[in-house]
Amino acid sequence: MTVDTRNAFATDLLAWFDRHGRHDLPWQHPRDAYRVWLSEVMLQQTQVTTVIPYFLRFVGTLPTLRDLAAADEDTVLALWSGLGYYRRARFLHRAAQICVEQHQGELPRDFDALAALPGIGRSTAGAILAQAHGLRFPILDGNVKRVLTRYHGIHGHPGQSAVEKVLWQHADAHTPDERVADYTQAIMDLGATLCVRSRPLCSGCPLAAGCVAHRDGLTAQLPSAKPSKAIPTRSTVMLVLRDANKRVLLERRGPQGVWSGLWSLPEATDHDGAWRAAQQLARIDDAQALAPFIHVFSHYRLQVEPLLFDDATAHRAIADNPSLRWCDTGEIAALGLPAPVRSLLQSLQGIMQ
DNA sequence: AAGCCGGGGTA
DNA sequence: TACCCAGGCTT
Repeated sequence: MTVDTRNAFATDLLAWFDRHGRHDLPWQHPRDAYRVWLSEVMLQQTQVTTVIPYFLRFVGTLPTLRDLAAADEDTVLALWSGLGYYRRARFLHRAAQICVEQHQGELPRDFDALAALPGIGRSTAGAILAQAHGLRFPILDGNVKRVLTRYHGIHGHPGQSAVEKVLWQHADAHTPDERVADYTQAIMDLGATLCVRSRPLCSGCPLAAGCVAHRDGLTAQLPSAKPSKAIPTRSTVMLVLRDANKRVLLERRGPQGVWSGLWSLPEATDHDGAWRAAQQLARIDDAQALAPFIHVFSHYRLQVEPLLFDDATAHRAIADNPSLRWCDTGEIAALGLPAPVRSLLQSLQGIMQ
């Protein structure tokens, strides 16, 4: 008996992949371990179309693992700026340095050693070994979870540990011995192009004949939605201190909390605090309230009230503080800033020149 | 097990 | 508006 007849799931999927899969993604040509790793990390909770320009810019600046390991963190964060989940960039950077120090400058091919690196969990380690080296390891990302919950008719939110455990078992059972790299790409492509979240295109699906959700008309119910809960709204005042040369005072955020390590604006909890903070930082005489906006995170809303202090005169004391710096437009462009802060500063520049 | 961590796309 | 997305780490 051949492998093919025992595993119709993989056989049918691979036949579909040869004709309809994605074969021209940037990290597929060339497909080395460094590029696969970088793409997998960028793609964590982030869609392909978003990642592609970041990936191209990143490998254009840092083409090899050793280049990444030798880069300074500000460069890495600037390349990541706007992509979100910035801890991924720091883990990537640290993992590259570990590879140089402990693995001869290459990603380890051993699963446990690979998964021990920061930012590489079970699924990402499996994806790297399967795609870069053709080794038989399952993956379980959002695409695979969607395909498998439908194919096997599995109810319950996939983020729930009991459901996830079952999904890993199915993922492993379906993974073939041959063509593992193509299979891994194939099941993700199926999830990304046919077995999509809403209105899946079952008529073109190579797995429809064995799919429980398709048979029972449950494709709209699976995968089960996450139980919803109300999210809180927090508020902050962002200080835009601008000197006579139109340079803006940026502050590097601390190691904890959102946007950690990124360059952002000084903040205060309210307007009184903002005045006190501004007077600590510079000589200022008046403030102008800018248009407030709300930035939405997955776990809370952040209401931002920007306050503009123009013609500020820097206190000499802050020149010695490495986490504070006055930046012109060019310097801002080269730093890692949270997307809404970058957007705020750009709109300010556009309106007030 | 649940919370935390971004930003963009979509219905 | 609410949810989801090529998840992993921390508590």
